Amino acid sequence: MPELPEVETIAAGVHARVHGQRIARVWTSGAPQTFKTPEAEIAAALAGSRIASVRRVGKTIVMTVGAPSFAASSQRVGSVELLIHLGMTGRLLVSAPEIPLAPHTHAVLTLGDGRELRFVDPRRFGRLSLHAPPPTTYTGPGREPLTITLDDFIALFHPRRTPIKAALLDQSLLHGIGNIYADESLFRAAIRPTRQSARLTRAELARLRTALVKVLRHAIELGGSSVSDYVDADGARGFFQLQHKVYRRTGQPCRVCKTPIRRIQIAGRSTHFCPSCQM
DNA sequence: AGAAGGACCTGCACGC
DNA sequence: TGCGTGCAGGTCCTTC
Repeated sequence: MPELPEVETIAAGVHARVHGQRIARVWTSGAPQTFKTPEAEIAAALAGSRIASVRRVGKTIVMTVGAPSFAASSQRVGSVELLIHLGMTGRLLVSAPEIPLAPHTHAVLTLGDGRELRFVDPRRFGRLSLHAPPPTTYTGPGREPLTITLDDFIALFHPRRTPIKAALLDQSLLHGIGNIYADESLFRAAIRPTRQSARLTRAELARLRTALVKVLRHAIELGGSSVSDYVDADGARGFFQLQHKVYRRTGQPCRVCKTPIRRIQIAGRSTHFCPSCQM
């Protein structure tokens, strides 16, 4: 489900609510594909230790857990990183214990003060795993789109012969970008998603990087995009979907030139663009 | 090596 | 009402 801005919103929200808390108990559902690391190992690593921090790396939420004396540093021996990937429909919620478990709840961490951190995932594309080996910190498959320099950005995309849309979705290049923000940033950079990455000029790649950073930052400010069931740590919805210029606007007039937005398939994903604004 | 296509899941909106 | 179809924010594996 969520892309960088949604994961950022969720990670920050969860961090604010649970950091410093001790994990009293761990419950897991037994759904086999949800747990990349065996559930018993995850439970053993988490139970009794303290949550030092929750942050985002790409589309992954990284929860650093350590013995109390190490809580201030995620790098110290004795700490463990729990990786939470939300897949398409995963949610991470901080709930009072008396609120009934939602259907498709796959993990519950009971905190020292009684609240519960719950992982809910109807479609089960989400994954929980421990990052090994600590104390090495998890850095993700690709580069961070919010901090990459222009030269590095060009070095990453210039050799690619795939359509630029497909390259943007490739998590081993930049991580964190998904279908919404790929389409939205290409529209804002006025680049057609079918263009071959290798044939984009330096000026176009510079425009794309600027558009990407702008779109992601703006979306983070608005709490992400709520297309169907995305919600943050409190269950509140984001508002960036109101800013979408092309995503899921097939047939509707372009907000700039009134040409109907077109939808095509690239890399198996539906892709939305304005045939007049994007060259 | 790199790219396309299907698989993995459930739920919702739509048309008949 | 109920059924079938198509669609969904992601990744991973196989095939070509």
